[in-house]
Amino acid sequence: MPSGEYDSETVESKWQDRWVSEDTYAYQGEAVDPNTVFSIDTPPPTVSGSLHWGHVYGSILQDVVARFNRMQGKDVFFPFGYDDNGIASERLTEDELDVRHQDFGRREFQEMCREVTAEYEADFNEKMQGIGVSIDWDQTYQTIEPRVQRISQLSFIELYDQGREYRQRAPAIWCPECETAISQVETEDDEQASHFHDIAFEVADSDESFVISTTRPELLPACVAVFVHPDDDENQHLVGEEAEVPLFGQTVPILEDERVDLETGTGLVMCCTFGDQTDIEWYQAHDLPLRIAIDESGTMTEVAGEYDGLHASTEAREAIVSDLDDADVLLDKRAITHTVNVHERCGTSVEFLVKDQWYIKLLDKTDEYLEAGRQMEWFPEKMFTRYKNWIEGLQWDWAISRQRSSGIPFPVWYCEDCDHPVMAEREDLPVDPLSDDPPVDSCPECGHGELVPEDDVFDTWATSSLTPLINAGWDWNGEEFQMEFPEIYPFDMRPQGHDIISFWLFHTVVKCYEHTGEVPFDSVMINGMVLDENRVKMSKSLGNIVSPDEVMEKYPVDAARYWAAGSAIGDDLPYQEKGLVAGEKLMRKLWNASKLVEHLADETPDEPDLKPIDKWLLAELDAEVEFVTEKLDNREFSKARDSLRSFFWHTFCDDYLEIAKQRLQDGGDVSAAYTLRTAHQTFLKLFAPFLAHITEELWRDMYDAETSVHRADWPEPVGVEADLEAGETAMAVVSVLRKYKTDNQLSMNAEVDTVQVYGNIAGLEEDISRVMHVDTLETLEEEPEIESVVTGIDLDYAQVGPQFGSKVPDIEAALEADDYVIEDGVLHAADVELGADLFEVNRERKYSGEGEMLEAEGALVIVQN
RNA sequence: GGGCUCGUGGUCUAGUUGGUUAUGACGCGGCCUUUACAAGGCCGAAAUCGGUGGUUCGAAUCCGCCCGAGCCCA
Repeated sequence: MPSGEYDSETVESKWQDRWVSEDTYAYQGEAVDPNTVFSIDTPPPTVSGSLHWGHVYGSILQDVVARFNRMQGKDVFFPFGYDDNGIASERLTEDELDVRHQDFGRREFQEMCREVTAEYEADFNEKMQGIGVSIDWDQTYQTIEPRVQRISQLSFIELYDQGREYRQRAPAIWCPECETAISQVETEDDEQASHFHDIAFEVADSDESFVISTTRPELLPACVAVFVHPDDDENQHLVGEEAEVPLFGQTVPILEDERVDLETGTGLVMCCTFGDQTDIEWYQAHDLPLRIAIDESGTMTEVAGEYDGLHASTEAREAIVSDLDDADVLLDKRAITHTVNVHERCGTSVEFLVKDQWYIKLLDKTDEYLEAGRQMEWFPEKMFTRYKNWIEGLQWDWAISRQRSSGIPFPVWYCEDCDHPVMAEREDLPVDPLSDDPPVDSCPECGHGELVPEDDVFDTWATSSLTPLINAGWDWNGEEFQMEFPEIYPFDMRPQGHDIISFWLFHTVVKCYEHTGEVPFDSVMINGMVLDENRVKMSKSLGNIVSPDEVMEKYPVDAARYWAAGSAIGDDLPYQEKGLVAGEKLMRKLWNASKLVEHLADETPDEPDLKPIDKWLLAELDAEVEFVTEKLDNREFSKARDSLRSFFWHTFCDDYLEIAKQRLQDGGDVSAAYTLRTAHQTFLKLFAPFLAHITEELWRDMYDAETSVHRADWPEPVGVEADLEAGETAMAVVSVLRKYKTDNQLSMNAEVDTVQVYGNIAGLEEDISRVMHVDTLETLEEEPEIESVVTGIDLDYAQVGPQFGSKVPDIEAALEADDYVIEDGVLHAADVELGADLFEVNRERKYSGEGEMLEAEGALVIVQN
């Protein structure tokens, strides 16, 4: 039996170990009926460091849903994966081993990545088990593992065969430091010091000249046009002319475009291929030629003439500026600060390069993808707006090529002669074209004998958008695609942080939808960010990071789980130590109450004829069961948690248990014993999804040593009929008697001579008198003699408002001035009549008899002491 | 700059199909050794619902503007 104080440290790790070793949360996989399965597609965390509060928070919310559904009899599929083929893992490896990926071959560097990530993953596994998440540890994957590589490459080939992918030479955002293309989401803005250079340009075949301000004079050789804003009257006459680029001599057209920023520089701007995003737009919109002056490593090309081979942003810039000055065309140079696009990982300014890239088509089917989003149930509903806005604002297809050392290779070769792509055979996957042979000896298109391997790898998202298929065991069997666990797809729930709805969730919906023709998720659960105590996002630079490890050393895991469950779905949640303290207090209360229950009744008797007070408690509990179930169904964690806590603490412990205690101590009351244990058992189940460890300890100790509470049946209302009004009134009478004792500085077990009650407390008289130590308790048939003074009239505005509209202020004024009469239950005021159901008379009651009169909700109580 | 979300006692929070006494917790003050729990119980004080203007008989709730915070995108 539970005794002493609850020892969370020992108990929690004991159950965590047993849950894993006994496969408590294993997916049974026997049910083929999707309706009895509850499957969760957990987004695999990036392996880039240690566990943070975002992981803890998100995982616990998922776990509450998993446990709730498991107890409702569902076969829960709760897998776990690691996204360890991305650039974040490469960076981690470089930092950890103090190496540069450029210094190793692809295979070699990948091996290093696996060693480093394996260590982090082992540590992470332990941490996840340490927060008691009911993951099935037999259902795990890494996005770098061969099985996943195969799925990823199958997906690529399948989409290509469907005509959903194409290869195009297009500008890509390029990091010259990392020497890879990166996606836009991997860039961030940075304020940097720079210089504006005012450079004189000659108009061709004319004496005229104009000035252009630029921060990047090294791009002069890449200049392909000069732009003027249509509203720029001063320079309008230049449009249609040609300009001569100083030093490099190429002639470029002067064009008009409204994307020119009139605020900055001289209003004239040069377009280079490519200096920034606008250059790309101009290049495409005006069909301009390409002049590539900077290569992959940020070095000038032969287009730059004598500057060929110089480092662009340093050596070449310096040399060009100096030569411009010598040529007397550098009119001014002044320091400024401006915002530049840098790679978020290394802080290097990005370049734009033209590369062959693979794309997945999105723009032609945005309506379908929007409809797919609509078909999912969103928790909370409002988050669908983000998905919708994202799709409606899409302007580009999805670039999936990355030029990186590690990652999953494109399973494709190209004809050296005609560039025709040759896909790998599906049965050969996974392949690495750099080391594996192509499936054909010569180009099927032109017969040329040399095939060149693709050396790009997939963008991480191209793989992490396949997690539903990875989990379901999607594969090609030689004839068709099939799934190992078809019953789990589509998944019942996809959890996702609100910051990455637009790419992770969206990309996953797109790819799975294209592969299966089905929306991959029935529902989406969005979680917020964990903020610090002051509601500011935790970040290294602010130094406000609280590590979960430190906190877990100090507090029980269940306390952290209690805190995490205190959130409204989708909202950000501030880390609050108070929240954990509150959880600890609840655990202590639960523990102590359990000790008392066990002490008062050490086994559950058969159901006897129940006494009114017991019926009342069980009926109230029925309502609570219904409420908590409904809230958890709607992912309203905080409401479920708070309501349950409050009902357990106040109604059960403070009200009912105090009464039951007396009855059982005075003599074996079977009705009380039965009710106490039945209710207690129900509480353990209801608390189990939140306080996973302490409920398990109590459950095994008190009710079932063999089977986990997490495998028990979720409670259902038992349908007890009770006089709820009498119960509520009785509790109000107890409460008013407590107040009487408090006001009179009496202890709670002080004796009271006589109490008279006017109100419905049918069948509960003895319970009241016993718990409040009342010697004689009488119920009054008639209202005690009181003088009542009318103190005012309360209007029922919900009815009076609509009926009387602008007359309401007049009525109120009349009531205020005592200018009204009530005749036959009808109120006459301000020339209108209000029926009895529209108002209530407020009275102050004065009791002049013996004793003191107290007013309780639903009863009048007279105390003689 | 654009979109979305949020702003309620000292702190965190419930409450948004408009209805007049705004929920609970933490903290605070007072009282009570009731043998499960004093890390408990009972009682109490504490909020012009971010600001402002409007719609309405009536606004925390609906609308406009402003301020502040967060996320995403330029």
